[in-house]
This record gives sequence, C-alpha cells and structure tokens, in this order.
Amino acid sequence: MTPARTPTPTAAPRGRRAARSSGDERESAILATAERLLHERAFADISIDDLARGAGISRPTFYFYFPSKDAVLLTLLDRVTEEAEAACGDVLVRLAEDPPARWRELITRFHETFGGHRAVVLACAQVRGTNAEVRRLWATVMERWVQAIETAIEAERRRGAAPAGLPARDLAIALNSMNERVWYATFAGDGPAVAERDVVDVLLDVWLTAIYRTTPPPPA
Amino acid sequence: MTPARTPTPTAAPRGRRAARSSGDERESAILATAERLLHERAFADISIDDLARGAGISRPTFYFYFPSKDAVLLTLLDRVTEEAEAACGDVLVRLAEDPPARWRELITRFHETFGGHRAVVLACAQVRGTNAEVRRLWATVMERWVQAIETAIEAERRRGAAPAGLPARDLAIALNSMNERVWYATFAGDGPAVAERDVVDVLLDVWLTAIYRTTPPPPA
DNA sequence: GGTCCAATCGACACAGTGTCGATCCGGTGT
DNA sequence: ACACCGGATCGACACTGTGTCGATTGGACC
Repeated sequence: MTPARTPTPTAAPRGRRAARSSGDERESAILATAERLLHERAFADISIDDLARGAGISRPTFYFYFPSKDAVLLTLLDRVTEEAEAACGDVLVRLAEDPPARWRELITRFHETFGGHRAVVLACAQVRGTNAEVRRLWATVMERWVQAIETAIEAERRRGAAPAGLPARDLAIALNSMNERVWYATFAGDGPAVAERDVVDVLLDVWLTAIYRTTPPPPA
Repeated sequence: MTPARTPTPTAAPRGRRAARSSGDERESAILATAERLLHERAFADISIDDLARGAGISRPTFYFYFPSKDAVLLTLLDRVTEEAEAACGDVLVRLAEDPPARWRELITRFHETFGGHRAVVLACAQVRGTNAEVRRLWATVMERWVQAIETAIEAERRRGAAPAGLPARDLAIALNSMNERVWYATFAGDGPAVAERDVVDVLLDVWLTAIYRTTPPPPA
C-alpha cells in the first residue's frame, strides 16, 4: 500500500495524485470528507463506502484515487506534519536569545498545530498500531524532531547554558515521547489527562528542568 | 462486549469464566494460544479462527468462552496489570528511606513486568485506539498509578524533600505518559527509541529532575 | 466522426465476524 | 438401567466490508 497511486501521471508531488481535470476535485472531496467524518466517529468506523459517497462517487471509483482507506489518512497526516514543520520554523536556531521563551514558543506551536487538526492526529495515533505505513511515516517525522531537539540540547550544553547529563538523543526521545502521549490524552479526553489550557505549561516545565536542571519560577 | 460471559455460573473471579470441567482448560488454551500468536504477528492479524484452532475447538465454540477477540486481550491485560501492581507493592510508602533508590526500584519493576509481557502490552497499546473496553481498562489502571505517584510527590513535598512546582497530578500524568510511550517505542522497536538497557536510567533521570529539581550525579 | 484514455461503476470473489439451531455426552435422580 | 438435563460443541447461515475485473461513458484532440 503506497500512499496513493497517480492516476493521471503528470508529476506526483509527495507521491500523491496530481494534475488537472475534475478528478482533482474528487480527490480533495475525499480528503475533506475524511477529515469531516473524523470529527464524528473513529477512523475504524468509517468505511470506504462512506468516503466514496461523501465525495459523490462509487466505491470502486474511490480506488482510482486512493489504494486504501489508510492512504487517505496518510495524506492527511502528511499535510499536518508539514504544517507543524513550517510552524516551528527557525525557533530552535534562535534558542540562545531567550531559551525558556523559545522552548515555550516551540511547544506552543506544536500544541496549536496538533490541536487544530486533532481529529487527524488522533486517528493516526489509533491506526499506527495496525498500519505499517502510518507507523513508518510517523516514525520518520518523529525522528526528524528528535534530531532537531537533540541538536539543540547539545548546542545549549556546548555554550554552557545546559549542564551535561543524559545522552542528548535519549533525552530528546523521552521528552518528545512525553509530549506525544500527553497531547494524545488531552485531545482524546481519554484516561488521565492534563487540561488543555495547562498542557503547554506542564510540558514546558518538565522540558526545562530535564534539560537545564535548574529551578525556574513555578508557572503556577 | 463484556470481558467474558460466564458459561458455567459458578463464581466469576474477575468477571471471567470460572469453575471446573474441561471447559476451563479450553479457556486457558485460548489465552495461551493468544499470547503465543502475539509473539509472531500483530493482534489485528490474528483471527478468531486462529485462536479457536490453536485451542482445538471450532470458531463457534470460541464464542462460548469469550464474546470476542478483544475480550481475550482484555483478560490478558488484566493479568499483566495485576502482576505489575503486585510487583510494585509498597515501594512508594518506603520512599523516604532513600528516594532515588526507591524511584529506581519502582521504574525497574514496571520495566521488568512490561518487558516480560511485551507482546500483550504492545497489542493492547495497538487496539486501545479501536476498542473502547481496552481503552477503558487501560485508563482505569493508569488512573490508579497516576494517583499513587501524585500522592507520593505530595508526600515528598510535605516533608520538604521536593520543592513546590507543577500541580502534583499534572506532573504525575506527564511522567507516567512519558514512561508508557518510551517503553512502547523501546519494546516495539518502532521509531526513535531508547535502548532497552538504558531506558530505566533515562526515565529515572527525568523523573528525579522533574520532581526534585536538583542535580543528581549524571548516571552516564 | 473517429480514436483515445481518464474516469466511472456493476458485479463478483473473498475474508472475517457473529448467530441459531441441532447434536453430543457425561452426570444425576429415580 | 434409563430417561433427563444442561454444559459443550459444531455446521451452516447472514451480514459487513474489502479489493478486483471487465465493461461503459464522455470529453479532448486529431
């Protein structure tokens, strides 16, 4: 199951369908239907028939645009991670300006991007268990973030702002993992969760103490 | 879907099947088959027919013992969490003796229990997205742990060992979430992960700095 | 006005789930 | 010794959803 085949073989940006014709609107319609339906029910409870009907086509025609239901989600995820990537931009390279403020900015940006597409993100977290492609894309994206954080931590250590400690990569993995799981609980409202308006403060506090091993004024 | 109906209505310990007769062995056989198959492939790739055949019965007969595939996993999860609960025992009440050592003990015990049943734990993490009952059980269990940690943090603060800071509950949620996600990655070998032999050290370090806001000697 | 091909769908094959009714069989009461 | 009861078992069915194949449409381009 590749993300999506390219019915009209006219340049395939990001491996998805491309090009003109009414078929393009159809693809958008499928994606829009998926994101809309995800607000009402779980991904597993959405059938290909639902997506097809929502886009005004029959089920077999759906397969002309996407090889599977999962491929639709994969496309959606791709967009969200791109948006997150863009939202963070150069925050990390400006870290030294004012570390706490920059870290907060970073976490806030992520929070807003994920929160704005919570339906998609939650769905991905759910099928990551069953779908190898989603798992791979997610892993790839996370690896990029981990490396970015790892690099930033090392830079802070080099310039003497942060003390030595855990291997930077391990610390980066732990902190990223924490964020992912905490956001999941908060957005899904499933199990013990931090309130949405507090979650950035909580995450930031753990990040700062873990990285700088110092005591910033308690945010509460 | 309740965990399992009770075919022979003769006391239902933990809501599962009870009592004598060859039917009891059958139920065990199903559970054993499930845990065995989980070592080879994902839960979603195991059919009820696989479980039934593995236990030497037909598919309809499976339904005599469990109302669904998920119920089997639910029973398995139940056992693991009970084991974890038992393994931790009274570690937290003995915290004041030697906090770093006790926290390490706690995390190590969890690590060993989960690691010993990683197939079951990973499967649960995967279906948690699609199955409401697993989600609920998981949430319940995690809530218990969060409360235990929250209480411990508050005790440490009261006796002056830990400084004030984030609401203890939020901190407990964040740390528990981190552990869960980090262990998942480590055991699943999926995406960025901490090496299995380092994971306790890494988690412990973040816990200690987040709770005590002090600098213990870096473990590496 | 004919050709081509993207786009479309009806109909099929398949896999898995859950249910119903019939049957088997070991223990129990008389 | 025998009829009976209910736990245990399974064959066969209905249903849902997926993915594929072959045939049809209709607009663009020669």
